[in-house]
Amino acid sequence: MRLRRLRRAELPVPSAALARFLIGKTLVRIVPGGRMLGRIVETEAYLPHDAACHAFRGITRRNRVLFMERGHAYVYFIYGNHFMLNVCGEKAGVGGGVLLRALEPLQGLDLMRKRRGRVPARDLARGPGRLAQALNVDMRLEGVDLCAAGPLWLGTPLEPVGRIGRSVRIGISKDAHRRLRFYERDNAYVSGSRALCK
DNA sequence: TCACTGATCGTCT
DNA sequence: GACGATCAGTGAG
Repeated sequence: MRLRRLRRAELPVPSAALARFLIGKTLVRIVPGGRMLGRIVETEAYLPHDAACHAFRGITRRNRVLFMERGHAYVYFIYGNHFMLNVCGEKAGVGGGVLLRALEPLQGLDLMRKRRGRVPARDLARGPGRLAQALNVDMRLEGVDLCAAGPLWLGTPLEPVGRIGRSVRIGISKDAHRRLRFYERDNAYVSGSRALCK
């Protein structure tokens, strides 16, 4: 399977559909030292009118990028040490997106370890904070178009996609019952406890 | 394989 | 001034 960038028109609306669509797709990060590439194996959707979504209370300085046209990168900083990488998932002005929670590293593992240290491949990008650290994602990448040539973009699958599972989202307190987390079943690079992988 | 804890800081109330 | 879409470390079972 040959790698090419995803076109914006290919991205389904709304964000819940996009979250499922992105499982098995690739994420490519270009840095001066080379290229990092991984399969997206776990995502979560954050919808408009969803109390857990940063867009819920309207536009603020922090979340304004989340209101961009789908396919742009929304990055935020949390818990004092972690960056989270999201893909905007709605029409411009609406506000909603997809959190990228885990990656199966395929290329550039040595570059990821420069950031993550000497950890097993399984732990390089298992979890949203680790994913961002491995790919050297921070606020500088906010607003980047993931459907255009640049430092970070979304690509077509390089391998077939397995069965997709679904569960409640991890680590949130508001609207916690919604089953908006998607993941590739039986994939060792997915985060979360066993109970969430049924 | 859980459960719990501290670290750490930008953003919004 | 409180809180959060997390992680690494520790300790118990």
